[in-house]
Amino acid sequence: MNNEPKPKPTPLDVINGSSRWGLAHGETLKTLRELPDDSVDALITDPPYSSGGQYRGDRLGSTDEKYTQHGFQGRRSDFAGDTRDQRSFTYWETLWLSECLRILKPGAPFCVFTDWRQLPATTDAVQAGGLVWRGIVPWDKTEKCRPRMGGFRSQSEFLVWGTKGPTDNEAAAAVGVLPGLFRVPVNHDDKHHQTGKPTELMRQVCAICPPGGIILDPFAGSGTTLVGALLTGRRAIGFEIVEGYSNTAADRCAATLIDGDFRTPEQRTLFEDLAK
Amino acid sequence: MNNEPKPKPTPLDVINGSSRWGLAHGETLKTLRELPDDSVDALITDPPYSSGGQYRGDRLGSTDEKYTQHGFQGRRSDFAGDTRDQRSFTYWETLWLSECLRILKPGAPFCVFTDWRQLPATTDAVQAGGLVWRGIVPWDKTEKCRPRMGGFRSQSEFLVWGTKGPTDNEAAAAVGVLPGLFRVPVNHDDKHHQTGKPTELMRQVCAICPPGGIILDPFAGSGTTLVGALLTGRRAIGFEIVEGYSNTAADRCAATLIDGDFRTPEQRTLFEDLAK
DNA sequence: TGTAGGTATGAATCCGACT
DNA sequence: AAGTCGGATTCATACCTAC
Repeated sequence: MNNEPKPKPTPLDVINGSSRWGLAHGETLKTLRELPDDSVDALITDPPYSSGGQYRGDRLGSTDEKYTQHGFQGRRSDFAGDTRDQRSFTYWETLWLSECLRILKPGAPFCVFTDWRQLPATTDAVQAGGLVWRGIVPWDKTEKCRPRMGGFRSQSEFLVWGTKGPTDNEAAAAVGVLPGLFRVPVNHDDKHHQTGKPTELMRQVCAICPPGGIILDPFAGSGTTLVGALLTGRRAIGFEIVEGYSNTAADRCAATLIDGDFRTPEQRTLFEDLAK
Repeated sequence: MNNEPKPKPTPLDVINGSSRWGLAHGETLKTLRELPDDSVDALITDPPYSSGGQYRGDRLGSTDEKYTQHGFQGRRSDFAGDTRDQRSFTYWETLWLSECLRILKPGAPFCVFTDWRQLPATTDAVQAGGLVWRGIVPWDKTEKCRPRMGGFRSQSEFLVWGTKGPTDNEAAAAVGVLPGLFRVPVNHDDKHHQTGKPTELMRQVCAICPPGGIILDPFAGSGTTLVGALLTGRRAIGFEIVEGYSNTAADRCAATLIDGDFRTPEQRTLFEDLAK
């Protein structure tokens, strides 16, 4: 995948029906303002957690040093927006969530990823932003994660979910009943971003959006949410501030529409077995 | 099991070494004050969540009607302390947690169960009480729970855990690395209390206490934490305000020391299979 | 093609040393 | 002296290399 800028479909192309996916490169709060009211069917996103680092100086460091174990060979690009302290993290989440509230259709669902440390801040921000909080879904990363002597492993991240106001019964019937826990291992080859989620996970989360609907991800990163949306027959709008990632996301979206399914035959078999 | 009062070992019997388990019947905040400083090795408890009712009237109703699915035949005793609103819930949790802080040995671990709705209040209370919050461990109840149209199942409860100050290295080495997620189905036969946890779950959680140590449960209910402690070679202190449950707990503790293992052969096989 | 053994890795954390 | 810095550490898993 190259990092040269090239023309890509925009978010408005998705809304007016001329493209199944669209990306914009820019600061989230600013780009969100350009979307019309009541225009998307679901919000699914994985914002920077601002979790690592005990001290201010740690947060200001490179995200690569912050989250990567000493001795890791392959460096990944740094990502932006991971330098907030706890108070401003909550404030900032409230800001973009209340903007998303405006953009979501009434009754539309939202899903926001967080880690254990920022979970209470995230549920506060969701409610302060005017959304209705309806649950927490753990993502079990399985046992491939750092151990901790004398304590429990940090083996899960969390999905905070809910809706814009009362649920839409018609949409709910189309969506059906979804699992209350995701068990998906992290796959190294599938990580296009330092904190990238597995494609299989996002594919499963995208089921919260009614089929054919538009999913919004204001922190698109390498575009895994958008890929998951396209793989499950939804449309997707993404924003990403780092141009390199925005280009990666565009390449992956384009490739998904050609290949139809990114997974190797082995992965496909594995996840079909797990689903039983 | 009968509900007649009879002499049972007390919490102080455990601390002075004359019994492996002890129970006191009384209001938690009051009974906690009778325990000496720095005297127990772990706190493991499942307080009333005060989560069920959205409105004040719901909270004032019988707990049996609130938590029992329509049509369930066997009524259980109502339990106490489940009528708080959100603010006073946090305040009350802070009160008993700060009393537990005094009683725990330095570096000792704590585990407090909560549901998704009270999770942020619980992490606030833990930290307000002076404890160090170190993580969230999901308990996956597996699929035996109410489905929800158009949304994710509510399939997990959560364990908020941490320590009293910095960890004790010696204790941590004795404990080793513990799993970051519990996957234990709810077993109806194993429920001696309306919100009772599976014995197998509590057995696994008790591993956070160094072998031979004393585990405190200020909301003992039917005594599953105490049974788990005894089954894994720990000692246990419990408080319970409802006398009927306190007697059930005493009977179960006594039976555990005789039988050694409460589980049916089928349950034993099931969990040995799951452990593979 | 299969098996066995070695190594890299992970949305960290801890602790002592230094400024 | 509180704030910073840097090195060591934990183990299940996936992947690679060697036989």
